[in-house]
Amino acid sequence: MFRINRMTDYAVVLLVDMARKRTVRSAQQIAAETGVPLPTVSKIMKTLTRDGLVTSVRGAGGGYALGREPGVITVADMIQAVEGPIALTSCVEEAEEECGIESLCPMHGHWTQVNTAVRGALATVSLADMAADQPMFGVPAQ
Amino acid sequence: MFRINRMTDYAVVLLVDMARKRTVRSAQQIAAETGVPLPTVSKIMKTLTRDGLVTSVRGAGGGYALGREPGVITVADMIQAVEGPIALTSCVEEAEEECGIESLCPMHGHWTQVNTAVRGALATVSLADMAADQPMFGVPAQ
DNA sequence: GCATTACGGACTAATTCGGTCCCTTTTTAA
DNA sequence: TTAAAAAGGGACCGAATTAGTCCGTAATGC
Ligand code: SF4
Ligand code: SF4
Repeated sequence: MFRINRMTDYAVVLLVDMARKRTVRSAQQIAAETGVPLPTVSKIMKTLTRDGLVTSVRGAGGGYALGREPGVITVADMIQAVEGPIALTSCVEEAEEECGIESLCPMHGHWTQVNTAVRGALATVSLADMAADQPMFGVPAQ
Repeated sequence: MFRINRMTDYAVVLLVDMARKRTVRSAQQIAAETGVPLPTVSKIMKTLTRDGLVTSVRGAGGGYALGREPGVITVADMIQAVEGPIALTSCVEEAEEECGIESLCPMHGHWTQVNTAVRGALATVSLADMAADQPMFGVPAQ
């Protein structure tokens, strides 16, 4: 079951919500409207802020708003903000870990090709697409 | 760190190894040549056999061999064999789980688009590509 | 009959993930 | 000036998943 983790999914939900109501709103409001529990919203917003995907306003009356136009934020950006670099295995350049059998491994480097393809696919869909009212039937995904 | 899990990675390693030496070999031999621990090889082979990606021969002198031509096995196939259906979130059709906030969620259905794009990307690379001696520089991944 | 090898599943230790909580800092408004 | 509202940062814990091992059973060849 190849899947993104739940925090990332929620992050996208929150971003879509912000993309629709383009105004500064508190974490509490956003939590109430999306159904995501408040502490979780809070945690996710912190990480999204670090990457500049959302901007924050502190103090009473503050909150969060989208940091860039929805059209220029891709799904790849969102995933990377929450999960870190997209590195399918530990032998693609972006990964920081080391692989135990790397020396014997018969396909040193080939994963990079797959990794690039996947990242490319994730970059074809923007936040604006995700926030559209209707799923886009008939639009070729690749 | 968006990544496939280790078992899947190993599965691909084993398949690449089999794609190169096209003969029936025991799990023990394969383990020795790839560096993957024997019990793990054994476990992975079981699941790959279930999906027909490899064929098995029981009894003394038996072992495993590739079930189909390397050119027609895609990375998507390999991942699905080990991890089950590719379902980035629990609201794409292939997923069997249910999502708690599905009713409130503002992007019901949009993930399917992303999911399709990713699966498409994973299907562009075949086992033959992974088993090639040199990484394919200069070949556009998408 | 015996050695070899796959098959199926149970089991456990380790790791990661999801989620909560608390305290600090900033800002607004009474 | 004070109090309330909100984000920021990080520690923390229970739950779930994963990685890896092990065992007994079934099939096959010598
Ligand atoms: S070196 Fe081989 S086994 Fe290690 S991460 Fe890369 S592909 Fe996987
Ligand atoms: S319904 Fe919404 S929150 Fe649930 S899995 Fe789908 S996108 Fe994620």
